[in-house]
Amino acid sequence: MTEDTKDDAERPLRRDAERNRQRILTAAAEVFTERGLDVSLDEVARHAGVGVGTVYRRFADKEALVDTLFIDYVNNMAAIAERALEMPDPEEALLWFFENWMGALAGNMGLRQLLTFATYAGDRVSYARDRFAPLVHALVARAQATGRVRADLAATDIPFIGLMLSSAAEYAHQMRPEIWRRYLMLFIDGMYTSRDGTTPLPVPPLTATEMGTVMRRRAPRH
Amino acid sequence: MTEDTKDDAERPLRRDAERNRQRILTAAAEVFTERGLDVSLDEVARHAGVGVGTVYRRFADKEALVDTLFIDYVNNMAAIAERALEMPDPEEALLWFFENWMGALAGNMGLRQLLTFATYAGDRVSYARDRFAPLVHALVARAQATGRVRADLAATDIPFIGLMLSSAAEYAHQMRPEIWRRYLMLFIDGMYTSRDGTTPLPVPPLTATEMGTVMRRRAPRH
Amino acid sequence: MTEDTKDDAERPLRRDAERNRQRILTAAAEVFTERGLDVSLDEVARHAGVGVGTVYRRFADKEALVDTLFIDYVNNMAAIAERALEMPDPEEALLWFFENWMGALAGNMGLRQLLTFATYAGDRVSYARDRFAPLVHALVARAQATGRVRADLAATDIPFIGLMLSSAAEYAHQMRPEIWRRYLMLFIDGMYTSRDGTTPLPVPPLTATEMGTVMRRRAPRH
Amino acid sequence: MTEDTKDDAERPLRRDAERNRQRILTAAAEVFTERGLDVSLDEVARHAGVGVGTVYRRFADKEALVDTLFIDYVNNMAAIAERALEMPDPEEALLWFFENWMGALAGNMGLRQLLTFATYAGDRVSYARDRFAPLVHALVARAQATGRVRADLAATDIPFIGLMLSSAAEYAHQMRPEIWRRYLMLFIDGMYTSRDGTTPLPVPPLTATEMGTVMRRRAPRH
DNA sequence: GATGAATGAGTATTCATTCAT
DNA sequence: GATGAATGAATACTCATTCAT
Repeated sequence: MTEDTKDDAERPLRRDAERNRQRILTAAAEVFTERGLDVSLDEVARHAGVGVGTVYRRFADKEALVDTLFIDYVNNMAAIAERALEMPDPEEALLWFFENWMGALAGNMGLRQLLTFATYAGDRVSYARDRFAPLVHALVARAQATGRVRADLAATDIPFIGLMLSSAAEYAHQMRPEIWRRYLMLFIDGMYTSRDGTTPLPVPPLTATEMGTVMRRRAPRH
Repeated sequence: MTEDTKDDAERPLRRDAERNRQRILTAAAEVFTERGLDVSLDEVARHAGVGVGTVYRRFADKEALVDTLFIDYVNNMAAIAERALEMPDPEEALLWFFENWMGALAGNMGLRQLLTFATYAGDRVSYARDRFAPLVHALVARAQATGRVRADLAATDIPFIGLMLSSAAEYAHQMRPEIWRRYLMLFIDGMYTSRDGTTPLPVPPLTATEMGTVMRRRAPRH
Repeated sequence: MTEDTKDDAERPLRRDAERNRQRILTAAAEVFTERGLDVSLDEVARHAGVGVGTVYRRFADKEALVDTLFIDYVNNMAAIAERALEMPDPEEALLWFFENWMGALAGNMGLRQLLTFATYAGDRVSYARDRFAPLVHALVARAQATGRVRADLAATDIPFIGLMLSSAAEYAHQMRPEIWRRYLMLFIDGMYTSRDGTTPLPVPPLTATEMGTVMRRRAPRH
Repeated sequence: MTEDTKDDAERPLRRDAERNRQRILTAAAEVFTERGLDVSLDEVARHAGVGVGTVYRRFADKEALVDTLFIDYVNNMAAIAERALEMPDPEEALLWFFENWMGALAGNMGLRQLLTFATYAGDRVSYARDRFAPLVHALVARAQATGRVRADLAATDIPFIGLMLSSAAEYAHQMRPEIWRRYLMLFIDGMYTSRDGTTPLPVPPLTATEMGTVMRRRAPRH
């Protein structure tokens, strides 16, 4: 059920309409990923090479468009979780899940805004989240069953960790888009019940100079 | 270097002008803390009991005002770091630092936005950060010298950790404003070179239901 | 002359085309009657179960569609006038005419808008009105011939009176849809050459409180 | 209390501001009178020679602007009623009132829309109406006390009559702006308890040809 | 012929910033 | 110096109308 709010009737779109719909989704994904949700629909439309009216024909309003994208993301994320659940080693699975999940999340400014502010979070969003939660729950439970992952880690901690990592990714976007790997490892190390030695942190930290230069994304508006 | 962008000439302000400047800063701090950076300058001015024109006389533009506030925050943060450096136990000092730093950060919506979305980041911001970096560096070095904190932790990781924790705080703002304590502990545990057993995580995690209900704060704009 | 603006060529429509045309007219009548002329053609089309394109194939533009409906109404009105002309008593006939005419007008929001605000008035409308005028003329002349109806009443006054009454109906639509009967009677009494006593006014007036509460219908647009 | 919604604080406006406020009100009155309430505020602003922002600085929104105009109208109307109440002859007073009232109402398309549709009818409107109602009540009561005006005429009938007459005026706007005088007289004649002969109707009726040509005001939009 | 997709000008409203008082 | 008035570009959304399928 990936349909957007407007075309609930479900009859398949005409070929050209479908093409435009995809164009819009692609353009929106690009532009929201890069510059956040505060890009105007006029601009999305321009980016997609269609008129604004066309956007509004396919999506009831901005929220509906964002919703649709969000649901796609959720489905992606859920698919990743599902694949992780099929891996034999629960610990490895959890790590693999994080890495792949973050690959999708990191650098997506719009998605991060969505998670952080969630004005756009219509019903579908919370509904969609239900899709994700049980999988994560299983992932965590399995890892905990090995006895090596701390018992007080909750399934609901995982989205938070993802959110936090994506914050870091956002911040260092231009200089070190993969900085999240570093902090993921810190988290992972913190998740073990006990440990002898540490996992080496991947990705070098930012230098002091870099710290002052980062954060140069264009501001949404002010 | 606490002067704002406009009055670079550095000649001290007339008494009443200085009073207005302070009023504006106080009002802006209050209102940005509570409602985020997207409050209009008209509103800030009203809150401060002055005209907008006065705000623009003291600060080149909105960004300059935010910058100035940010520098104050940096100074606060630096002061916290300085106090931590005076504590005898380096490990305890690091923890104490985090807790107090986050205490200031977590309740401040504007500051969190500043860090998280990296808008408004004028040049002075990065400049100001230099004030903070050496202190943090010392803090980390000292802790590492004990041999109990991992050697590959860099000083520049600390701001990131603060940023990440503040993301979590933002998200759970209404339901669990202190959720960051939980993830701080996870980080802390990940920072040890080796460990036998875990520090119990403070603050319960969000329930699955809560996850769907949180994040209803008004978004910056759309 | 019932043809619309577009198919002036007059060649009869194909059966299905004709059916669609009727569907559109019916749907438009319903929807304009109920909610006024500012309903979008998309909605009219949906109501009719056809595409907008079809509407535009049959009617040059929105105005042409409204025109056509208007002509139908005129024909209805003319039919009422014709029936009135068959009544033996001229005075009674005039009253009967007004009452039946207003019965059609008062419940029809679109038609009232058409008369009241005089938008949409294409050329055909005025042409069509000619259908109505002679009948009304006869109606008035007959009544005046009795000597009891004032001689300075003109046939063209009648449409105005209908218009005025429909204004009142519009205003009180929700509280007293039949208020026009009250004012019709006032007019009627004013039409007599002389009079001894008055016809009791039907329908109670609005109370002062009601006057402030009425008029809450959704306005055409703003 | 003629202030608009925004400047409730009541401190007098700066000279230039007051001038612009008046310009806006004048421009709005002109343009709404001539073309109805569906004129955009952009256009009102252009007509007033100011930017839209200025309009919004003075009036919270379109409704507030319209409200303010409406209140002015109501005050005018009330003043007319008050003057009428000072006239010695009650019958003459009623007629005088109608004539002068209609002089203000007739030809004012915006005001008529306001009365007819009243989306714009905020609280002040109904409040303002209270200002008018008692005066009208007195006017009617006094006239009825002479025994010559029918007893079943209610005070609330008067606004309806005004509305109806203004409908007629609107319709014939370009050809016979004063046609309402004709129908007022018809109403007046209908108001007498009994009558011997009629008051001659002033203003000739429209000719049949004219009936088809009228109503050419520019349409609000469609 | 019918369909419904695409278009874009038009509407109310906000807010950073400039400038006359 | 302070004030707050003025500005206008920007944003989300609608709907009459045209045109490819």
